[in-house]
Amino acid sequence: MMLIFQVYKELLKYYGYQNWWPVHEGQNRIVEVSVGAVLTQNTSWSNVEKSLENLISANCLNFECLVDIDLEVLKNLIKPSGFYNQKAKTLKELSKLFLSKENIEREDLLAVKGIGKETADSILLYALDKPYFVTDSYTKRLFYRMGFIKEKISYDELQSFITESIPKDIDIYKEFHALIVKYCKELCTKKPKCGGCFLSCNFKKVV
DNA sequence: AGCCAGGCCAAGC
DNA sequence: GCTTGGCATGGC
Repeated sequence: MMLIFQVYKELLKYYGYQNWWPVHEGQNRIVEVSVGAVLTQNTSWSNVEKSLENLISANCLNFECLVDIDLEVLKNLIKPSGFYNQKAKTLKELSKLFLSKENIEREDLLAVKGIGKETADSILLYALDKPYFVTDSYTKRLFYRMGFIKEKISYDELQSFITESIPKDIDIYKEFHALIVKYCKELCTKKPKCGGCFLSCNFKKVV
């Protein structure tokens, strides 16, 4: 289904490269991306930013500190991004994994409590530069509305549907997902703003 | 003032 | 196997 790749091209043309996971000055990209991926679960990025700033101020945006730091203190630092009781534990376990294993695989990440498929794939793609396409609720909403998929498609089905339709290229994977998020936040919102849509291929709009 | 945000897990059919 | 409720803050 080349139409999928056409969507990517049009999004890219309209928005340009997103260069996701803005890394704060002087921070380790792998740590920041991995922590950000956990913190942003069902949470807006603006809230995640506050937590990241807190961690940086506390000199704790690194796996060593995250393992050692008192759990309650960590909860307090990441409080702005919500679900802090579970996310604090997840961050500790994830950090332990990174410190104990050289080559992190998808199954390692999925074994961490609090890390599901989407978070695992985000870390694999954006932190570890491995070709795993990230699908989220936005991705599903967009392609469902365009009539490409059924509403109740599973994560695995949606992921393979997309990867079978686009080149296996890490940079395309990174940009496409980021562009989908951008587009869905701006236009393909819960109540879609189809009037402002620029995609030529959205032949099946939902108003 | 409610709804929503870059999910995940455990419990219950 | 699929559905549901709980988790929590901040922005609009």
